Amino acid sequence: MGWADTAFFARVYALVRQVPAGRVVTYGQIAGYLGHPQAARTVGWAMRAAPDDVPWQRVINSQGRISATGRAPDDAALQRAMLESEGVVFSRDGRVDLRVYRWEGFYSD
DNA sequence: CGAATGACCAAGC
DNA sequence: GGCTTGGCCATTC
Repeated sequence: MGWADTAFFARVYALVRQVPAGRVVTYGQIAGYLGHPQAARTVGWAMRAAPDDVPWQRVINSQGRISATGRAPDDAALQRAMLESEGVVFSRDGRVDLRVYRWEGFYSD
């Protein structure tokens, strides 16, 4: 497979794999941890081509919402369903409380 | 190699 | 709180 073979994408995937079920992280959070706080868009690009062993559903935007820009509605709905099945609770307006579910285990703690 | 493309984000209204 | 704007960056064409 030609896609997802780059070093940057590989690092993104390595981090996402560390996120446990029932927790979430943001695109910007991952970008920042990789040393490029403003490469969040690239992280989104990586998620678009994520291999099957990457829990891409646990990556959401900084507002705690499922990103749906230029994406099939079904895909976004699936992401929410997968998270809910892991125990993540969405508010009435479809948002996740990052103060509760954000995972920061990468940083020593 | 220059230009276009996003599953983004922070700041400003 | 929501909507708009400008900027960022790796990947693609």
